[in-house]
Amino acid sequence: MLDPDPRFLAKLRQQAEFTDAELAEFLECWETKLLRKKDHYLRAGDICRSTAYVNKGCLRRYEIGADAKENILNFALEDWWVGDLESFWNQKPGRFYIQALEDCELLLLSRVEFVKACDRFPKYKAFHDEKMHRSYFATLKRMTVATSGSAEEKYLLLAKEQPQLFQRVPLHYIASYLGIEPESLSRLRRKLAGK
Amino acid sequence: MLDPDPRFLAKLRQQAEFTDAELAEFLECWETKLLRKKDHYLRAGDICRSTAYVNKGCLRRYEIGADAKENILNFALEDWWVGDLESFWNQKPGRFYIQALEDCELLLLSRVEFVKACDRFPKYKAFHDEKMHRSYFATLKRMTVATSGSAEEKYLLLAKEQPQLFQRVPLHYIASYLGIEPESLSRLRRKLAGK
DNA sequence: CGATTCTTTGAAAACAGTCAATCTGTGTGG
DNA sequence: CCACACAGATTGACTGTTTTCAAAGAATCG
Repeated sequence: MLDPDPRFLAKLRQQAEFTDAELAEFLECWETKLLRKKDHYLRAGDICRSTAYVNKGCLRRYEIGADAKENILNFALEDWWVGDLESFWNQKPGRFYIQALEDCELLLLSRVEFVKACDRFPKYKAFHDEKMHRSYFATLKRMTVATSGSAEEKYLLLAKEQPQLFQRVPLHYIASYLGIEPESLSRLRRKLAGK
Repeated sequence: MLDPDPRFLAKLRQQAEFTDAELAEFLECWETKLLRKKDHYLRAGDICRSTAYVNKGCLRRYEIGADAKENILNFALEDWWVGDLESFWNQKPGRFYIQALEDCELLLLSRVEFVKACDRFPKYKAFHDEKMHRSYFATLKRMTVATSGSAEEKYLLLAKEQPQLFQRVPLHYIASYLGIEPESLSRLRRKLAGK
């Protein structure tokens, strides 16, 4: 029933040091969730009740600012984790939306099972903590790019680090991620193409 | 010798649930470090070897971007913690500079003592983890403001949340923090004053 | 006081945002 | 299979903001 990406299993085996037996037991607690394109996995005000792995598909995480504009924080492709860590942690309403940009298949571990698993498999808790730290450090890095660099620098960095995105995500979403208007992105791309 | 701010002790007593006896033992591991104005506590490339509490003074954390410009991420006043959590965690060279903007007194717990303390006082480890989480969530929130808001919004928010800063930090540092040039901040302030 | 550091001002240039129109490709229903 | 609607991308003209460069005032410190 559950059909995880090989990378999912590899991570649990290597980073969380699961044996095959433990892995089999652990996987029982997960479930599959299918999302149609444009469906939301999470909305502002929701409490994030599971930790989710992107088995197939592509999603965007965004929030809606005071000016009612959508502001994309990141995209998630296969082998990424999605969710609102703060809301998942506190079990309080969050402020993010997470929406499928394609038909998606997520693997979910509910909060209840998560707590049990942390207890049953301390290595998994360590694995999750480590993920949280990495996520923190990545956010810090992204923040420095977002605040210091020009739109052009940010665009080139994204093109270098996640070229796959351009094959799958409409450009106006990329513009939102970069913090500029679609028109500006269009002009920027024309300028760069002319080089 | 160590002369901690009352808030430092209160935090350890309340949040880390130290008893007076434990506290006395724990404080033995800390040391005081004095910084003169403009001294650096940390530089890019350094490995962050202690966790530090600002007992007195004011510091800025910044990095130097590809364009050789200084980019201030945050200021730290009394009762804040400073350091490069990522570098402290990995014990690898970091990319941040932390500089005293006034004569400062820091309370330091070295990495070695930190590890021992986490072992000896599990509550302290939980306290530190919790601090890290809050720091993560705060960074996420700040990122939202930094990427979506206008310079004016960011300025007003800072003026509301940390008015003390304006009494102690030169405006061109505040401009750097807001991601604008000192000239722009000057003009912005004139505009706002005229209202 | 003299030197440095910080802040302000002005004018020009670069840049991104807005509005409106057009162009493109995709997919749906007749 | 075509016509049409629709979402996405581009373009132009215009506006507004921010940067840049250069210079001149404050303020502070030794």
